[in-house]
Amino acid sequence: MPSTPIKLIYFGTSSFAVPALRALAAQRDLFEVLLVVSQPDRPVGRQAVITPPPVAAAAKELGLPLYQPAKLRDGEAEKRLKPLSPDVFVVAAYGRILPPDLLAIPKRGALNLHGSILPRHRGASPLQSAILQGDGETGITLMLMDAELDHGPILDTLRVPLVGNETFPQLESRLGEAAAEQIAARLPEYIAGRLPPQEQDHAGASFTGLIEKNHGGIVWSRQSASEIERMIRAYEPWPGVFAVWNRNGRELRLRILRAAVAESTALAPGQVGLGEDGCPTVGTAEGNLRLLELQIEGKNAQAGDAFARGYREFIGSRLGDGR
RNA sequence: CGCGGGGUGGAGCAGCUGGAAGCUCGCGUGGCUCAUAACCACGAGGUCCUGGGUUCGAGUCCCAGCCCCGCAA
Repeated sequence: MPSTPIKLIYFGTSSFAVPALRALAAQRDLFEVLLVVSQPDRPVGRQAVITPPPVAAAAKELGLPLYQPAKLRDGEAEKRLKPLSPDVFVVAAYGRILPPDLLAIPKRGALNLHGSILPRHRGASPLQSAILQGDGETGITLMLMDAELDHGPILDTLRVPLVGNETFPQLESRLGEAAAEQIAARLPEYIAGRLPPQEQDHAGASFTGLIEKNHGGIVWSRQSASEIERMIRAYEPWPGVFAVWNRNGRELRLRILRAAVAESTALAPGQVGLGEDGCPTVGTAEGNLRLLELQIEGKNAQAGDAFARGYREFIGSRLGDGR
């Protein structure tokens, strides 16, 4: 047990990184959060209200000093962080690559909480990637950062089983909590020298990039029903999964919020039929998809059977690909 | 003033070239049936978002406002 608290600077942005910050801030005898670094406030919602990211909001609530630099490489950040002489950085879903001059600041290095079992799913969207790939388990890797992305030696891996019905927000919440437990338990061990770093198996690495809007567009002739079903869970709430319905000459954006892979029933890709439960069923490249909850642009989300009753011409129509 | 769609019985929608409020489902009652979420008959249930205006007459046209949602950011 160290006589003085571990001095750290916390880097984080999304809600995945909130529980870990709270856990560290809660134990003042063990940890001293010198500063929280988060991305700048951004416009959010229809009215584009400038809103702080979740970690920044949490930092304010906890009364911690907060720093939201627009740039990391202009020297300003280094000037701000170096004088604090931290023992470590703790980085979790910060959303930006830390340049080497910053990584050199903490005496005991920069620790990253990554939302996958490394070396699998290195990169920007590990949670979504685990859902998309249908992984049977995922987890949190605590690692030492080096110059390459999610490439440094591993300190600890925490495994979390997946059932196959997780949505991104659910997984984010679960893994966020797991990361909080992990960092609170392991950081003191690491400082005490009881957590030997282990080189990653670089040959087994896989990568996952930033998610873009168009990833949520369904291509009926190329994607299978189970693939689409996983997309729906991975891309909630953004960018969502969508197709196009041509209704009386108007192209409407159709968002699919919940779906299930259907038993049989052969339908052409994009062709809409009616399932036994009253929900619409669509053909894909492989298997059919039952639409359990959907939303047309300009309307609220609604149950699949209600949708089929209301828009009677939907059944029998042919859906276009999402763009 | 970013662009656009929408607010109609419990749910989802139609009606929008102004003239007695409708469809699918749900709900209630009765019937059929060994039985049923199935089928048949009957029935209850609506300030057509709010406030003005035009008109002999407005859910339907005009003006203002409130709320919901898609896009964009």
